[in-house]
Amino acid sequence: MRKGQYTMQDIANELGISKSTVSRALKNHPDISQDTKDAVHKLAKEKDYQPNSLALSLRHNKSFVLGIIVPEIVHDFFANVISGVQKVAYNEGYNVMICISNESTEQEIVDTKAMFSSRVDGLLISRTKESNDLSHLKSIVNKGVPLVMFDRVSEELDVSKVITDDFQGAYMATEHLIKQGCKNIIHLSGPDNLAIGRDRKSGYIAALKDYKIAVDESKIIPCPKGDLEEGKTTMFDIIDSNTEFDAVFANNDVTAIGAMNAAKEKGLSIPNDVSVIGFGDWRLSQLLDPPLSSIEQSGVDIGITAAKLLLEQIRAEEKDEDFTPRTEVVESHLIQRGSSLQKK
Amino acid sequence: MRKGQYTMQDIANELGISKSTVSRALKNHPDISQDTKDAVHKLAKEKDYQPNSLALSLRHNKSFVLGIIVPEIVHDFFANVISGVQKVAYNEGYNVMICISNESTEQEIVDTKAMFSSRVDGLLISRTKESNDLSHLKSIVNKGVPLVMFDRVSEELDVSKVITDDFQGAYMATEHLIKQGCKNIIHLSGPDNLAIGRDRKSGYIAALKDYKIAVDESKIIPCPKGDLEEGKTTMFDIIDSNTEFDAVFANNDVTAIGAMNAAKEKGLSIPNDVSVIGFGDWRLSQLLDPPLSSIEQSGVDIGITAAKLLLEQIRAEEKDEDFTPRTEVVESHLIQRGSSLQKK
DNA sequence: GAATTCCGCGCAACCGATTGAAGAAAAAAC
DNA sequence: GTTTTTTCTTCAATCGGTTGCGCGGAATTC
Repeated sequence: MRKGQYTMQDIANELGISKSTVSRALKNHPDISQDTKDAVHKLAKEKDYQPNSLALSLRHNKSFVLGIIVPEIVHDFFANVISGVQKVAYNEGYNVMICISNESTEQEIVDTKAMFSSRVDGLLISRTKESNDLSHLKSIVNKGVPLVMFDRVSEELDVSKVITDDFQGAYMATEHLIKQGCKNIIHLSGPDNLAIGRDRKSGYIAALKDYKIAVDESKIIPCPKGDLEEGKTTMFDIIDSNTEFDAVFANNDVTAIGAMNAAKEKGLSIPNDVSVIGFGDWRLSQLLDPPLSSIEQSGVDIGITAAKLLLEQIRAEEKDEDFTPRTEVVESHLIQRGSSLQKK
Repeated sequence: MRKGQYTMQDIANELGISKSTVSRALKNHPDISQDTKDAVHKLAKEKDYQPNSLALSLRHNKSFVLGIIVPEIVHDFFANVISGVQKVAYNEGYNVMICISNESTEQEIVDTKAMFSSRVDGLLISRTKESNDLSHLKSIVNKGVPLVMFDRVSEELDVSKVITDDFQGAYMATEHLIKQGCKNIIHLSGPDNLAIGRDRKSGYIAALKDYKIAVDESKIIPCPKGDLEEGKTTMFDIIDSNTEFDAVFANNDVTAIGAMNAAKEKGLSIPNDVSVIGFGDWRLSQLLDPPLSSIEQSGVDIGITAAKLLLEQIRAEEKDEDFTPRTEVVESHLIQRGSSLQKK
């Protein structure tokens, strides 16, 4: 590439015409004679001419690239979102540039700047758990880049958002446990600086209230990291502290699995001694023993919805139309499996 | 972005100087007076000036973007590879553009062209299982784009490659089963058009031969798709056909899990009636019941190695140095777990 | 035969940066 | 006071395309 880039100018030279004529010929502009068009198309095919989209992007101030920043990629949910986004992007002629913030705000800032520098036409982001700093996002919005947040969103920013119905999902999970006969439901809650953490907690609390079960703050235990290890150690602590409980509703599946593993190691039977339900329905959850109940949030759907929303805004702004950001809620579903069923 | 892009020209206008001076001032060129530099830097920071990398790329014929094409993304292995690539790319100031071929050759061709059009500085690819068509890859190599293939490689192409030691891994897996007392080991093999499929099969055969066990071609059953469903139905077929067997070595973990599920449904106990081992060590495998033995191939390491190899080539060619493609082999490791241990 | 229309194509500016070379102004040397 | 040197800045070309405008010649019209 460095040296041997075949350009329109090269075609023009070979045919003894100007590059403007080549440009028009390639796009079948009516001004150009059929003979010239044929010659240009023939040579272009022969030399396998590929236009330089950098030049196009620069000229048109439009890159046909959507940026997406996710906290992790080795993660079913985010991987699914990405594949949903890709699907929509492909169909609309866009490419996707992905950055992984690794749950680091610092990295997220670098990524955001890089995305802006390469002039993505729009940006999709799910924030890190780490922080509340929004200045980099405000800045990119101010520069006029359409932004859509998904899953981990922030109320402070007036942009489009795509979320799972976390409250409803958590409510369903809790209600399900109650209906299975559980009375003492522990909630391993997520990070408080993210709406998804707060909403799930609220759903849990609402369900308890609706079923006239007292809400015991000491049964809401924060697991902000949300990894296997944290789920496990937290569960050990709970068991060792002799807290009374017969069920666990975890903020995500991995935490739930950690808790399940800990309970099993302590000789508790699932679901007889303790029912467990997670959130997110990871692909692996159905393969566990017992298979883990969960709230399904379709990453693919979220990705598709977010990408469509973003494209809608991009197009509106290209036509100088007004666009009012909106929030779309993707439904979540209760998936009942062995880890929470048939409580005696 | 469409309208309000703040450029060097804007800085120049505001300060009443030329844009060349601005350019030099921003990179602390010694020709520029300290006063001018200060003024430019101050204004640039004030307006949050971000250079347009499209313009830079066009000028320098260098985009600082690495392309990567993977067949799937909702897949621990590929997700890990991507995160390994990202890690290296970040440190070296490159961005990563990802395409997902969805196991379709057609899509792979489109992706390759798109990557070339956006003038990636180099391309990483793991091919689809589907086909043997290499023309699009040959074409991009001819155009001078450094290419590194990983995992699913092709011998026909003289480019750098990064692979797992598939033969050795399969040998270890088979040997392990033999040492656990298995005599009738079925191999659910991968696609024959990919080296990884053939090498794993060869490793299996070699181990059998070394341990003086007759190789029975009817015990090598192709599972080219390599998904859960295929593993399951294939296993049902095997059981129903009354083939004699006491172990299964599958080409990948998902196939192994499918086989395990089928065996369990048919009332077989694992590992007592049938030992199972997979390949790839997916994150979920250790969470199964029983946990699945597997051959670990570190996606992250493969990604890191591949990205480094690619950057090495990119840099060599930038300096007009010769670069001879080479193949690097990332070691694989036997992970012994419950699905294959303690055979009586 | 002169005026008009139309067709096919080229010129040159533009997108936002970089960069070699030339130029202008100030400082130093004679 | 003139020449030389130094210091700082601008000019203009370049990367690879796109696009408004204009130009020359042939065809058409009167």
